[in-house]
Amino acid sequence: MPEGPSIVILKEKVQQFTGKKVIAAGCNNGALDAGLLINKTITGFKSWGKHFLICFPKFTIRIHLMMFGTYRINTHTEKPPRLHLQFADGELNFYACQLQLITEPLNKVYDWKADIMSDKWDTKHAIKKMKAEPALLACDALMNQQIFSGVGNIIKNEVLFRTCIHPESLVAAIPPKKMKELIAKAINYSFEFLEQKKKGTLKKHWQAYHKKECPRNHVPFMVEDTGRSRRASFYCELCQIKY
DNA sequence: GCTAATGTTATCGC
DNA sequence: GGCGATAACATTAG
Repeated sequence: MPEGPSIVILKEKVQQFTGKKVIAAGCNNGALDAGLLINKTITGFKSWGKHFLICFPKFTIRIHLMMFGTYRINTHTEKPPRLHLQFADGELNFYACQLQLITEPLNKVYDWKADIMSDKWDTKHAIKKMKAEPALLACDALMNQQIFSGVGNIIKNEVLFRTCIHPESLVAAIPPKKMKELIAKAINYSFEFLEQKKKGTLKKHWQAYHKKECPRNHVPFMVEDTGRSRRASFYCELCQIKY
């Protein structure tokens, strides 16, 4: 159940399998042939936004956990996994996920500058992409995986509240300084999300997402499906300015 | 039992 | 064809 930071956590948790050889594999999905993985050694794990990448010498497996995907490390659930990797001293299982085989070099497939969790994140690049879409709304910009890869509905809501921006603001109308603040907060909150999620205190720190009232004004939050994707936005009419 | 939820993509209709 | 709206998929906690 992941936004970008949760995938970074997954990546950290599976480090023990870097350099390990797959001795058996199962794939409950036509997108991938499990036989391809046998006796192959994992060279590393990467992530791009919500994509989790298992790297082998000549190809990469892309896993997207979508809304409901889960995983188990060195254990499994009663249900058959969509992808099972068996190692000499452990196992890795993924459920309800989307699998894809990538044979092209990753640098060709992914623009690392768009990944909010990457040290290659490029603010100017993001601004440029947003300028290319004059009618873009703030809520849609944040949810756009080509611009803010890794941002999901929680990060969207928390960042818009923290920067006092109405979800349906026209991005083109947001002053440049405010725009930079929005982007900086998106990155900043994503790393807070990472730390809080690790400590199990993520929900406790929500200021807007699924909250009843605005902590600043104590008026009820508006709850509306916003933007092209019609995802729920929780916002305060008083303190979040509509540009 | 029903609903909603950290997501994405395909298809429908105007 | 382009656009937005809708459906589809999948899981589980509340």
